[in-house]
Amino acid sequence: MRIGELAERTGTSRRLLRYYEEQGLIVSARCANGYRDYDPRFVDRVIQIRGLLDAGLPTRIIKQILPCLDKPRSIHFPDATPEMLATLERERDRMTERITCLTRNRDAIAEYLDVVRGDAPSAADAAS
Amino acid sequence: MRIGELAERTGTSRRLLRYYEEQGLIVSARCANGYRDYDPRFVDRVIQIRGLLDAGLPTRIIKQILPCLDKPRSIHFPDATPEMLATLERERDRMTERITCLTRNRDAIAEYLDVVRGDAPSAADAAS
DNA sequence: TCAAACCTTCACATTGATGTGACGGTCAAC
DNA sequence: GTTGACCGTCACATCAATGTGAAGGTTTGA
Repeated sequence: MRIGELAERTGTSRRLLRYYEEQGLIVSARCANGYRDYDPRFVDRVIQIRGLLDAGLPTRIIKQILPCLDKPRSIHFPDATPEMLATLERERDRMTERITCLTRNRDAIAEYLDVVRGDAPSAADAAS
Repeated sequence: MRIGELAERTGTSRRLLRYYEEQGLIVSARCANGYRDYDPRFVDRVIQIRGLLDAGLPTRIIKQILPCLDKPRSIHFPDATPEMLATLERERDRMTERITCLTRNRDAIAEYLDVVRGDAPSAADAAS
């Protein structure tokens, strides 16, 4: 698959796909004419990258954690340095904090919408 | 409370607090000498803002949703325009997507750490 | 053979969240 | 009354994620 098709199937621009490659998030084979050639599994990969970026993770971190999320594992146990493990733990905890914050605020938005729309406020509205 | 204390208590820089004010996320009273004067409840407010920013929301959106999260409500029912409600629904759904993405990847990181550390993989590891 | 639709690299522009520093006023302590 | 730690505004710098366009090669189809 060439870059145009991957862009279309992931809803990103060609420019960004090249950027992600430059940042080491994806790699591409090259056809004889120099065109990038992508394996179909990069569709999911790119969508995952977009999701993580949208959730506030920088490419630097995404690059570090991506190889650990693959199944089957591309990074095996002995390859993991202690620094790497520490980074992963830190990021795992940061992500948990993000999830907590997002969930709290999303629920507050949802509850506000419920109230404004005059629906029965959901269970979250015990107070007030 | 002046800007220095608020900065210290929220772990942000004075620069950013002024930026948040410029973006309409917080407001400040002014002392006779022109110094900003903050109500203590801005500590939580700023922490909330930081969390949302860190989770990938831009100040533009945060500004829109913040007034709806206050209890007691500062925005009452008739104040909410249909456009506003549509924005809130859109953001609620985007936040849900973010939460899903973050949760999936965080769990994958956690599971990787479990495996690498040789712990019994947690319940999430039914497959494989 | 020409045009349209791809692709390449390079490079400059923009936007949002920040850092940093200049220049000056205020205030408290010594 | 001077020094140091605050505060104010203004402005320029930076970084990451993007947009955009130039200049050119390739492929496909009329």
